[in-house]
Amino acid sequence: MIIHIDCNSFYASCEIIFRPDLQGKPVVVANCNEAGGGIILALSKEAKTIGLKRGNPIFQVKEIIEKNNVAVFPANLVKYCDISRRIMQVVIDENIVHNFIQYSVDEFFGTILEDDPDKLKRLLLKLKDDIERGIGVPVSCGASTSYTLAKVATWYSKHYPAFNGVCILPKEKITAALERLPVEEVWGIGRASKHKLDHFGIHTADDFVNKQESFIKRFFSITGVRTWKELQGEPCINIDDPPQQRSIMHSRTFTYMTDNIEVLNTYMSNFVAAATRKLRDQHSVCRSVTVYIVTNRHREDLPQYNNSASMQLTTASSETPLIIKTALVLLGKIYRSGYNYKKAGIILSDIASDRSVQLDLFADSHNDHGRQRRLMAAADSINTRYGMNKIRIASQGFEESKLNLNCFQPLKNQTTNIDDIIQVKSNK
DNA sequence: TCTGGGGTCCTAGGACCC
DNA sequence: TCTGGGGTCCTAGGACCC
Repeated sequence: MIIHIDCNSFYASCEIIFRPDLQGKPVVVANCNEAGGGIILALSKEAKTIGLKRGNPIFQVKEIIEKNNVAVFPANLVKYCDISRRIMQVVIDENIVHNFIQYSVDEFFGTILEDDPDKLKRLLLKLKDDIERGIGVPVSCGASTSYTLAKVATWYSKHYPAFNGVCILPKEKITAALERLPVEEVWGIGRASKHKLDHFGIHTADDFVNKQESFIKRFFSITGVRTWKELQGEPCINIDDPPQQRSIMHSRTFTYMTDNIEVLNTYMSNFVAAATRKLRDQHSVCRSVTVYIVTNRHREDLPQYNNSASMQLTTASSETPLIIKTALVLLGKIYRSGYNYKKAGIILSDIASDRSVQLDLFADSHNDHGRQRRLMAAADSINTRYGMNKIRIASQGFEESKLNLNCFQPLKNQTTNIDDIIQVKSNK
């Protein structure tokens, strides 16, 4: 049976670990910036019941937050990734789950060689209990014969308290489960498909399954057919660990719009620095660089302009200076004055291992390549030790405050930084 | 005032080939 | 009236995911 583990309100649950006084209270995690912008990314159950939703801009729900004394945390991905890794380790140590794979920061898939639903339920209850007691994050579990069905089971475990957070969906119960499942709850059915399905009178997952394969193929393409097969218990989604990321992206929405090319150049340089660092951390190089800029789509009163440009590098690279240079050339090509830009970003793609770089036949000296590599390695190790951007390219700028587009609050990393470790006070 | 960030996969259509 | 036929490769954009 394929099993699925899903962390409940993951980001919010992670924050509550270190603030046990907030247990049972409304908690939200948002990606805030210094102007109080940002949107809600995750919410505790209690925050949902008072009407807050994922995606709400903070400024729109300010009243609800203040009235109900909601705790708002800035998102701290480093912390959440570390906690996710610890959950993974708990499961691995149990030694009952095979092919255990992290699907996302808060979801896992695996296989358990146990067909008896009762025995499987006991195994998963124990696993859930061990995660909750060992790490402090509540989880929901589902099990069935395909990935999509395992997620259906998890959906039931979350929506019906009688399951105690663990739902097993054996073959004979699949139809009954799909008959009661709104089709838009199925993994792989998004907003656009929901619209089409409504039009065809398909409202439950079972309605979807009962259509002909040719119909599904015609209107929902090959991906729809996969979901259709998965819902019938035939696993056909590939969830192997990707050997390597295929693209790396870095982008930010600016707190304030800007039409200044110099400012955009500074932002872009920093995006490239972050993206290339990630590229080097996974021992990769990229061949293709794409930059884009967009205006504020929420401001219909202002002229809109979005554009992007790409370039292929002669030699695949992960060197910050070279890629900044490339990105700034591209930015110069798509930049138009007279627009207020709200967001910009970079995408590195065509990624390969740095062990198989095809050098440029016509380059002056291949030694240069080795030198650049050592330079980057030295810069990375200094920045790891003394803090992000202690060593930087001049075009990244020097004003610390302006570099921080994302979040102005210093984040507490209780699980990875000894200085941030939680303090327990005695009550005299 | 303030409206996220980072991914994957698929398709249609254009450019090009013989 | 009828205006070839069969490919490949690339890219932009859509849809979906968390």
